[in-house]
This record gives sequence, C-alpha cells and structure tokens, in this order.
Amino acid sequence: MTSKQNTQQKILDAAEKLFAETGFSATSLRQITSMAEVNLASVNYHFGSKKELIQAVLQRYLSLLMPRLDQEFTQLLASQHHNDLGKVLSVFVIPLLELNKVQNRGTTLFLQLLGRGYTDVQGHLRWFFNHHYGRTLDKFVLLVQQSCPALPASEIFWRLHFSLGTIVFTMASNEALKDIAAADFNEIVEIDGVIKRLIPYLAAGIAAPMQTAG
Amino acid sequence: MTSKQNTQQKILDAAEKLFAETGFSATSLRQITSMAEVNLASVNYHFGSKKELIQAVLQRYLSLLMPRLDQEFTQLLASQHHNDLGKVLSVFVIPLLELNKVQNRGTTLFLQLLGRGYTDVQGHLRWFFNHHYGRTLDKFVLLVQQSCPALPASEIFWRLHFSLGTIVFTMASNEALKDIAAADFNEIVEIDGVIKRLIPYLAAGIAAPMQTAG
DNA sequence: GTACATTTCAAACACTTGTTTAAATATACC
DNA sequence: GGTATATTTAAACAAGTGTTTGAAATGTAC
Repeated sequence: MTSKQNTQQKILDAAEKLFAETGFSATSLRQITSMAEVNLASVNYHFGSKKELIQAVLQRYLSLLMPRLDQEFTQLLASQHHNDLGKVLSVFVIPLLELNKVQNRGTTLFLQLLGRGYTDVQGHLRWFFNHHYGRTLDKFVLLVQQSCPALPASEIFWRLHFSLGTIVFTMASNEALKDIAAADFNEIVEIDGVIKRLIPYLAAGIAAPMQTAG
Repeated sequence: MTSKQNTQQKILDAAEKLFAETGFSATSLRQITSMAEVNLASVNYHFGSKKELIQAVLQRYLSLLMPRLDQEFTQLLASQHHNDLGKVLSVFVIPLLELNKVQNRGTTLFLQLLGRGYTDVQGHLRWFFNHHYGRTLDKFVLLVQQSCPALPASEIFWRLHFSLGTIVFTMASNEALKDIAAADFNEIVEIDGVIKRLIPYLAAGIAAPMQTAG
C-alpha cells in the first residue's frame, strides 16, 4: 500500500517539475520515470495514459485552489458594496500563494503548468477545466463586469483574455524573466513579487477607457 | 530555375500555415511536404534542416517589418516632442497590417508565428531575433521609457514583458477567440480589430500607476 | 546533342515516442 | 503458510520523427 502511493507520488512530483520546465508535449514519459526512479510502464499502470497523468498533475493544485476561489467570489458577489477591480483581482493572491503549502515552489509550478496548458495545444485540458470549474469562472467574470459597468460584455471578454495571456506568458517564462531582472536591475523578485506587480498592470488594462474613434 | 523557386515557395507557404496553426515542434516535415506537394527530402535539400526552415519562414516577414519599424522609431526619437505612449504603440499598426501585402492573411500568420516562437521552446529563435533585430528593439524600449518618465526602468522591463505575453497569447489563440466572440457576442472581428483593441489595453497597463504599498 | 549541374524522388537510416505484454516480485488476507 | 491480488519489471511493439543516400530525372549551357 505504501509503495503504491509512493510510486504515484514520485511520478506526480517528477512530472509536474518537468512539465513546468519544458511543457507537456516536449516531456517524455521516459524522462519522467527516469527522474522519478520508477519503471516506465508504471505511468500507464497507475494513471492509464499520458493525458490522464497531465490532468492528475493539474488536479492536485486545482482541487485545492478552485474551491477557495469560488468561496471568495461568492462572498464578494453577496456583499452589496461596489467591488473595486483591484480588490477583485487581489482575491487571487492569497489562495495562489497558499499553493506553496502543497509543496516547495508550489505556486510557481502551478502557474507555469497553467501556462503550459494554454500554450501547448492540449485540447483535453480546456475541456477538463471548463467541465470541472466553469461555474467558478462565471462568477469571476460577473464580478469583473460589475466592477466595470461602463464596459460592454464583449470588451470585457477580450480584455480578460488579454490578461490571461499576460499571466500565462509571464509564468511560462518566469525563470528567464527573473534571471534577466537580477542581471540587469540587481532585482531579486520572487513569485509573490511578480504577482503583486501584475495586479496594477492588469487592473489598469482591463479598466482602460474605450477607444473613442476607430 | 523557376522550379527551384517554386518548390522553395511552396514549402515556405505550407510551412508557415502549419507552423502558425499547430506550432513548430508539433508540425512534422511530412505534413509540410505533403501539403506543399513536394518530396520529403526537398526541405533538407533547399533549407538544410527544420531549424533553418523555421528561421526562413519568420525571416520572410521580419525582413520586411523590422526595417520599417526601425525607421519609425528613429523618426520618433529624433523629434523633440514628448511622445505619448499610445502614439508609440500605434507605430506598429500600419507596418503590421502591410504584411497582408506579402500574402493573404500575412499579418495574422506572422503574429501567430511570433507567438509560437515564444511558446514553443525554440532557443535558436530567440538568438536569431536578438542577433538580427536587437538594435531596433532597444530603440523601442527607449521610446517607452521617454513616454513614461515616472516609471523606473525595471518596472518598464516587467510591464513590456507582460505586454509581450498579451500579444503573443492573443495571437496564438486568435482563431479560437474570434470564434468565441462570433458565437457569444455576434461580433465579427478581424485582425486589425484585435490590434486596435489591444492598443488602449496595453497603453493603460504599461502606464499604470505604481503600487504605493507592498 | 553531348556534357555538366541542379533538382527530384523513393527508400532506408537511426532514433524517439506512448503503449502493451507477460513474467517476476511484493503485498495482503484467510 | 498458501493463495489471490497488486505492483514492478524488462522487453517488445507499432508508429512517428528528422535526416541521408544514391540513382533517376530534369534543366542549362556550349
């Protein structure tokens, strides 16, 4: 019994590290099993396929993060105050940083995985996410709409996707950006620093005034 | 002589289409040569390797775009007026849209390829771009710094990378976003519409006020 | 029209991929 | 302890990858 959990755990740990570093498609099962020091066939034995392994790796974080976010969104929606956009976005900070409790560098790893999920073309991931967490996402979109009553829904749609791009790309290239910042500006930036830098940028972008003339 | 150019052209056309759709790594030479209706070996004969084919595909657009951008940047830097950030960013619009003259949907294809270049881990592309067009990029960064004198250089560094993420991600998922916008909001958005939507978002994000308290 | 260079082509190369198989081993339960 | 179940293992599988080969075909020039 302990050996089974051990093997699954070892595979998940190695997989998430390699997936975050080099993407899902570019990471082979042989790399994973070799880093986890388990037999190649054990991935298919325990998870069924590579696809299901990818989903399991993400699910470890999503099952913790999404209920917390859902709770926060529900709370904000229930309060009768006007919710400032900066406040709505700040809701993400603490739940994201608490992923570090799952394991070392959990927040960074999860956000990198999220980025890979969008840049790798893994159709099954989009379905997987919408199927499990679509409701939570809807609440968030509603909150943003309430905090930006001047913007039409379609404009918010576009700007939220622009923002998703910012997050995903930043996290996917997070390591490189940190290195450059350290070399060029003598700045040591950790993941929470990046997240807090992102908030004002995203808030300003999402709430930007509409262009008047085409 | 004509057949040689014909084959090269056919390969480039098919390659850029497939690369834009599914990324560099995920596109095989057999897919390319089959769509181009040429022999598999002709890629290696005409371009040497897959890497060099990728570079050739990008170079077809970059060699047209970058000198134009460089010229615009130089002009703006020479003028003694203060350059509004929106104005600086708008410099991209016309040169980008003129890529449509290279070929049908040239702008979209190029921007998607750019996105792929960052999301696929193609180290040689980053080197290739910096080596050929690093100088032009420096001029752009200088212009942004001049238009946002209140922001420290390190903050501008981060925000420009946030913006790069927005662009790259938006273009990589451009087709999907267009479809959703059409289905959910009855909106038909072409590439120039996306570009013009991006400008105010990016301008507001880059010029956002600094966060006062940590 | 012969001689030379360029280009095309089918076939094979060496290698990597995810997955499956069947035997060997470990674990749990009676 | 013996039996059944769960897990690990090495090996092979079929399919796909970029690249190379050498001969055939085509084009060019004198």
